[in-house]
Amino acid sequence: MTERPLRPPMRQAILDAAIATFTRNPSASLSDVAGRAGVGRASLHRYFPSRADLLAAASGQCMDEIDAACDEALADVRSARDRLSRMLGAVVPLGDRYHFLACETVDDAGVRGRYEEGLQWLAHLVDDLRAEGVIAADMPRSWVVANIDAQVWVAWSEVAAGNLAPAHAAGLALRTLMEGLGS
Amino acid sequence: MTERPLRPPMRQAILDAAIATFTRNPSASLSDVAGRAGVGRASLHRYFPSRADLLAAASGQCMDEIDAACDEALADVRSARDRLSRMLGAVVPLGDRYHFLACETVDDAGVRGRYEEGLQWLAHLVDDLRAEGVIAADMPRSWVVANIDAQVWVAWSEVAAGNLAPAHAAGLALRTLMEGLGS
DNA sequence: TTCGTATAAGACATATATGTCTCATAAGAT
DNA sequence: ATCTTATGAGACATATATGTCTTATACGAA
Repeated sequence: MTERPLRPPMRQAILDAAIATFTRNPSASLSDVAGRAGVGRASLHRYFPSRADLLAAASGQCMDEIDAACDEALADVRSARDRLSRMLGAVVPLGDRYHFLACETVDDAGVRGRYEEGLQWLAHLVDDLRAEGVIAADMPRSWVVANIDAQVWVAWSEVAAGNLAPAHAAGLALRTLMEGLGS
Repeated sequence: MTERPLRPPMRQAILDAAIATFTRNPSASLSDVAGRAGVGRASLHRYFPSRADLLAAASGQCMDEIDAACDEALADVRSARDRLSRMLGAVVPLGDRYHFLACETVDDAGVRGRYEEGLQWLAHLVDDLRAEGVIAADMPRSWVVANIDAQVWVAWSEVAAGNLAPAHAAGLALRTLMEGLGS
């Protein structure tokens, strides 16, 4: 039988099911989530009293995973170009998490704050890319930010559709961005 | 008072309100739609018996508008590059319509059919672009299609956010695509 | 074994969305 | 003026989602 060191935390199973379910259908019911998690609806409410609680926790979970992946990928990377490359390689396989954050409109203060943080990090990266001269000076910053965002989405879509391997998709996204936004 | 040649068709007002409402919130209620249209909820049901009917009609409306804009923009255009340029110029200002079609999952046979038609048209355009040598041969066709789709979305987002004028955004999208997917 | 806890299943109440219906009114046509 | 029609407002029934509660059961610990 499969290896399960201690009891597999049900809370985690519910969160995973919520992310998978709401990514496909943002208006799915809690019954759908509980069913996918193999859990009773009442048990779900024991861990997450309301739908809003579940959404906020799932958002936090996605941010945790993305942050962890980026932190590891970005350790001691100097150039902005490499940072973009590493970031794409880390985030594209987590595209469903990324998509979830974009779809769900969570009105939790903590979630909002961390989302803004991420946008600021991206804006900073764009400034560094421009300083390095790898993107054209006449490209508006918001245009570049939106394009990076879109490439993550496109790359993950292609991976999810089975058209490309994650590493290949991340590479194509980097290339498309560097050429498309370059001098 | 404002000029109204005949009676302004209420059906059209409801459709416009539905597109605007559901684009912002796909799970909005019919009361929201009726309210935005300045119409009683019962009147809405008189024109569109069920929610599904309204969704299907709104999708058809969006497709009609996009088709009309493209047909006019693409009249006697020869090169694939110019067709892409004209298409972007025509579709970007209709980005909310485009977005609506992407968001709403309508299970109407006619709508499905026309959607597939559009995808085939796009695939054909990509093949022509490749034949003209304006996009790299090693870019998967699905990658190029997804990128064109994404650029429409990015350009319209920037327009909707007030960051760019429609023509400017369409130009940036074309440039980003041609450079990003080029040799 | 016995006890305590976590869970599943389901009943229950409530809220909201949906679709149908009636009725009074306003606008337009005759 | 009278009639017709479209509309708005609201009542009504139904369906679904949500959140709370109770109860029986299964699992683990003592």
